[in-house]
Amino acid sequence: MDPTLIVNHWLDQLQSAGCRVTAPRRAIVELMAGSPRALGPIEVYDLGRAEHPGLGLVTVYRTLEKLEELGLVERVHLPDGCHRYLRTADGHQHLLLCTSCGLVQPFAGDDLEPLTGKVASDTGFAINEHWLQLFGTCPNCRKPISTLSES
Amino acid sequence: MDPTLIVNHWLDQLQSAGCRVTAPRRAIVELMAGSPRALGPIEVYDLGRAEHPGLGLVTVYRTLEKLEELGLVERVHLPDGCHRYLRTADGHQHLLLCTSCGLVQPFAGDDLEPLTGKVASDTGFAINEHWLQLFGTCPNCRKPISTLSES
DNA sequence: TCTTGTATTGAAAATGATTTTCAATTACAA
DNA sequence: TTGTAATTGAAAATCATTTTCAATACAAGA
Repeated sequence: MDPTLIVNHWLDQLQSAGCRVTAPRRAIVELMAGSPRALGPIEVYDLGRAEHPGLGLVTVYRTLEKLEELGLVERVHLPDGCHRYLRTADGHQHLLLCTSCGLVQPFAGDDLEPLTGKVASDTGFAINEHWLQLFGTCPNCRKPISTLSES
Repeated sequence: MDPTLIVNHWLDQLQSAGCRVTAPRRAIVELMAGSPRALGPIEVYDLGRAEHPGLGLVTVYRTLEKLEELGLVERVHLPDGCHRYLRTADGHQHLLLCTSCGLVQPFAGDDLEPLTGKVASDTGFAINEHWLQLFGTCPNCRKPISTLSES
């Protein structure tokens, strides 16, 4: 899909949810919708100010939270305990994440339903969430001297 | 294995690693080795002071870190972003975690090697870690009015 | 057993991430 | 165009975690 169309779709979603479309939100939406990387709040803040200099970090947090509620981005957990935000992939996908730059490769992994179903009945737990995530270093970051590129 | 033996084993491990066996450490080791639940630092702090009243939160953090280095406990991530610590299960196990009380049911899930191998060669990533975790509510916490029991 | 050096401790302060508060601003419906 | 409620950014508050540091206590050696 055309990047501009995606951005407009996200902004429409915001508006449908009763939110106003503002310059800070537009800047954040453009960033998040356009990045194949999972970005941390500070990263969004820094990149976002290129587009909208007055952008505040608080607004970044608030907007990311709203986008997550709408299912447009998801919050991903990293091994070091930090969080990043990622545009949601189509369909349910599992994630392979570069711990260096945050680049994400969604992959269609095993269907976990049979497994969760079995474990649920074995243990009596009500299972409501699962994580299948792989972590590693992407080809670009594996190069000794590499230049990160945003695409 | 007898609980006391496990505790002694952990203390031996600490000593072998050049650490001194102290009262605060003993209290924390007894807690962690004996709990089937994943405990947060504050929880360890509160429970630990029952045994060793002078225990400080800083010591809790430091001891948990050391136990993790020795592979005796592992740090688990929860959906809400908090962390808990859990005695390490025998063999490589995946975790089913109660988000209410932290009770953990390790389960022998699929062997992920074939999957990670395929994804690695498909993407060019060097994969070095994976998470397969299920979250839910344990039988005890599903009861409307339940009393948490530590066993 | 006593001594001594060093690892360990807990309190306080520092840090880093995230949230709350609040007065000023701004989108947008009427 | 205007009124109003949503939104903003700064500052302060909060929460988890780490660092600093002087006092203490383990355990190796005399």
